Amino acid sequence: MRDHPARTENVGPVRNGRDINVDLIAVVAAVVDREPCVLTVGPRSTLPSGPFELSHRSLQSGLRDWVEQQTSHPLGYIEQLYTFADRDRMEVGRDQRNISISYLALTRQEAMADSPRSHWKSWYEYFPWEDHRSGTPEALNVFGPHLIAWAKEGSDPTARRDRRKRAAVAFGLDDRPWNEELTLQRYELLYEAALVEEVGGRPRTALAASISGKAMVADHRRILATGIARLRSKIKYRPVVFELMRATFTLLQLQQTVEALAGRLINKPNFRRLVEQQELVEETGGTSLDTGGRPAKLYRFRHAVLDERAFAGTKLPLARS
Amino acid sequence: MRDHPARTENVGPVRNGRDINVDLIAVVAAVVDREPCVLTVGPRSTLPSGPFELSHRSLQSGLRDWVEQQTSHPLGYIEQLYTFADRDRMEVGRDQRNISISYLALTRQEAMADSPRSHWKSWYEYFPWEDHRSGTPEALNVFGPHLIAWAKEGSDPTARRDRRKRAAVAFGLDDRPWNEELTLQRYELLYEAALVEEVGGRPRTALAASISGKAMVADHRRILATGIARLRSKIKYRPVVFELMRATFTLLQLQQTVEALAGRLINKPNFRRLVEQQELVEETGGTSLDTGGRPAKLYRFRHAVLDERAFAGTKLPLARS
DNA sequence: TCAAAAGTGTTATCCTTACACCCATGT
DNA sequence: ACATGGGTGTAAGGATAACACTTTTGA
Repeated sequence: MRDHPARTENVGPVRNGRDINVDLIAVVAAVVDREPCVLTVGPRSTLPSGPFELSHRSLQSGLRDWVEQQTSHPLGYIEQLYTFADRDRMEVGRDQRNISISYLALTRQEAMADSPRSHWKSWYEYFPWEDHRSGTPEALNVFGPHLIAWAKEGSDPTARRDRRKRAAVAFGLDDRPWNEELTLQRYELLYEAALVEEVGGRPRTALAASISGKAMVADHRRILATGIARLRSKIKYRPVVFELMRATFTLLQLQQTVEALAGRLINKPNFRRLVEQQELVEETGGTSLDTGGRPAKLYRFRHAVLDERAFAGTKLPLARS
Repeated sequence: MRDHPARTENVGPVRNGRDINVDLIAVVAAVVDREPCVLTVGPRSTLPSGPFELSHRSLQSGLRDWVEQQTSHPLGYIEQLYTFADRDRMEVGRDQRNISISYLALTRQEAMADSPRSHWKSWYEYFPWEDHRSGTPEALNVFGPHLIAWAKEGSDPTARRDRRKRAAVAFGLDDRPWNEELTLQRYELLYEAALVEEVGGRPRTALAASISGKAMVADHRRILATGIARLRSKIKYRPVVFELMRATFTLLQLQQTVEALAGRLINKPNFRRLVEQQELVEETGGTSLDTGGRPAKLYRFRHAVLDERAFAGTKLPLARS
């Protein structure tokens, strides 16, 4: 972020800033042994977070400070996810609002020492229905009927149709294809249908934890869902996977990392072609022997591609090239 | 936004919310007569904005309130753009931080009455170099040498190469293709190179307004650039253009709206095919006569597609379909 | 009759998808 | 020998891009 001229104009009436609390909150992701993980703190599942303060140089540096302080873990790649205010700040009579600015951070295996207060947890502990690498998860078979029943409880015919459609699109009902990017929409539907529950929230339909997943504090699971969705869509048009890889890696390791994030299996030959023809990687010359089979060539990320290309594709039929 | 359990845990030390001001700020866009426009208030170019207050039900409704109050203009489609804090709040000795939550809003021609305090201004008054519909803008010929000179002023060889590369990618130098989505990157480079200037900011290299565009208050031009970039990329994968169209329209009107937003011309036959094969529209049966030529069929948006499809495409070679 | 815009068709090319198959190493 | 993963080839289908051409109106 660069410096910018000061804001001298205030268009509306005189502001009143006090009573508004601003929190910074991080979804820190890494992939260990084919399992996508998120960094949590404390005994209950809580994302690292803390208030934005006057002493912070910027939002991002404030976030780095809090995460480092709570987890002893330095952050690499960071991007903003979403900012939201929650009205349920019922700390009894307090006239106070909470604003949360959430971030997605990516980090490498190498730096992943478990500190006493922080833990790496698999995404799929919280979202068992999101992992399709070994076939359709059992959770989806359970949710299907519940969601259809929930749709029928809608207040009027329009609302019922709407619920049914949303469920079908998000969960791939009625022979629709599964879309791994709809993680947030799925979570929100399950939340509305009371099929998941959170720490400090209202109770849900009784379901096994292996079906509805582990709860998190407050709305942290929703923020995690936002982060997963963002990452799943982003890996398709920007080379962010490499933020999660070691300096050198085999193509299978790269593929398995993407598979872990997407929660789906990828066709090997086509994946390799895709990676190589886009010139995202280059051979190091070395090979890896601990593969269980034929030794694999080692590759490294070609950082140069970040300069060469813009990574924002056209989908419009432009005129006269 | 749904209700969510209250935040009961505070991980960090006790927060201190006062002294932090939260502003809501809107880029309200519409297309009039093939010209993409933004809603401004006051004599100097200012985006509608105001502080988030305890009385607001949510961030979005707070934004709606402010925009409506300042411009008498109701908002339709809204999406969040970005949240940032600026450190340059040097109101002499004040220990206060400003946080701005910016939004992109789309609105229709129909609702576009000019109120006394608000005005519709073409994007391209602020970004003359972004409109490529009638060929390469003169501004780019002027910027080229300036940017190359600026790159040479870098502190060390790495910085110089980096500046040169960024300029080449963003502005399509060295025979690179023009990418209309890089509006924000281009603005940031021009700002760093002191080729644009803002109200209340440091002076720039002396350039005609037809080259460097009109200034805006504080960092509003940067926010506008963010909105333009977001919209230019979003029209490619979600049917948001229709938020800017009247209820019925001809295919040429639709094409010209997209062209206005993208700042580029589109191939007509291919555009029509694209729209029709994706089943985004349906014929109304009527025709428009005021086209200057043969009467054109009128179309309307097929709202049903929003339910049918997910609009999040795969780019990964998935295994065993 | 001409200009202006509406609208249709055709082709070459590239990218994606699906699948089949061979190679090198450890046990 | 065979299991395991590494690695290559190819052909079908669909989307995209480029361009040529016909149709219908008003002036």
